[in-house]
Amino acid sequence: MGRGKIEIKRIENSSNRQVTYSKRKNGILKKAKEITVLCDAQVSLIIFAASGKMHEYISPSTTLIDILERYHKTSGKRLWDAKHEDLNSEIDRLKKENDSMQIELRHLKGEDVNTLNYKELMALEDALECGVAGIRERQMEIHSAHRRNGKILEEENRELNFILQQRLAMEGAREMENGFDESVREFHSQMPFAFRVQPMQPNLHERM
Amino acid sequence: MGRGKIEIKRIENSSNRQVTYSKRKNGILKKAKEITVLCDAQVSLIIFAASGKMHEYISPSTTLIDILERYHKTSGKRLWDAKHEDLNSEIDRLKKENDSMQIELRHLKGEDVNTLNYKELMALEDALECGVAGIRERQMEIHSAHRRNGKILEEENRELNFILQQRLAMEGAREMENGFDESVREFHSQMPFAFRVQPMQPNLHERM
DNA sequence: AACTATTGATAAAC
DNA sequence: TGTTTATCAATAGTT
Repeated sequence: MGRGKIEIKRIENSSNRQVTYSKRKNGILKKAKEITVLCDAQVSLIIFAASGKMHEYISPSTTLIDILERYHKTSGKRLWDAKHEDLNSEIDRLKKENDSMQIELRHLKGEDVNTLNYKELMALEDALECGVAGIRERQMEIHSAHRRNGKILEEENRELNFILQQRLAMEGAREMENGFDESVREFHSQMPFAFRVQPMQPNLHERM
Repeated sequence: MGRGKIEIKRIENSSNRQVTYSKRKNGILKKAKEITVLCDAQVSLIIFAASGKMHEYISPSTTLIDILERYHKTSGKRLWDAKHEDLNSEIDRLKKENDSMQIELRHLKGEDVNTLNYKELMALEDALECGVAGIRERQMEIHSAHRRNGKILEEENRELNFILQQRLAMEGAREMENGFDESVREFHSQMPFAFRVQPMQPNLHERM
């Protein structure tokens, strides 16, 4: 049905293929609409071009879901049931994993231990002691970091106070010379002797 | 395209309608096959006649499920109803639960603790010590149960030995009177003084 | 995208 | 339902 008959095999010329696709796609969609109206049929037609573009026609008296349900009933072939089963088995797997972790957690917290035998209790005790050891180690780290941090702050304070005292002395001398306002010195003398400063290592107090 | 042109509206004559359905259905199926081959398209075509009879064509390079998945992705319209989404969200929920338990377990075992702050470490330590306490308590129980069990066995042994001695004495006396075979006494005297017996409480050693 | 020669689909009849 | 055939519709190749 055209200027010449064609073999029904893949059209190698890409642009011809695209054009033919477009024409025939419209043709099929039209046919689908026509059979729907002429014959009370219910049609679901979904076409994907090689490009990925999609076209569809669903008879207006129904829905795709409805058609798929009827398809399922009529053909017996399962469609989304397969997917559902996959999802369900995934859920089962996760639930089992969850349960065993739940039990392990309870055991580690000393709950429900009366269902365990002696050997299991020993292993559990070892695990807990290992855990406590890890925690203690980390606490030690934090402690020493704190101490280190405190020491650094003390040193900084000492240094800053030393500088401050020098400044005050210098300013006092200058004021004596020039008869300046005393407010500056007053302000300084009101400050606490060892005021806190921000640490120089901002990352040291990050997560403590 | 026939002996006369027809209007595209429902064919009222039932048998004409049926005949036209049959012919046009074949026509559409043929067109679907052709566009599949000619243009590398992927087609899903499902037709229900008014009678309920179904006909389908799915491009051989794919499956209906695959097409429906692509349909879902492309159009955004969901087909496999709420159940599917429910299952997916259930999976997400379980995965999250799993992850947090995984982390908690690792923490309780003293792993990855350097991501915790001091307060969290303290709480963890408390939990672990509570766990150890629970375990120790249970171990004590088992120990004392063992001891108790041992004591009961000892008592039983004592009692049984006492009875045995009485029996032996009685039998010895009877043999003296009647001049019986001595084998019975020999057999008894060969037995160890404190032979072990099964405990009277079968449930006591069940899970130890 | 529009044109048109030609093939293909099909309505009516059997 | 299958075949035939006259006719219309779809479309391949061209512009």
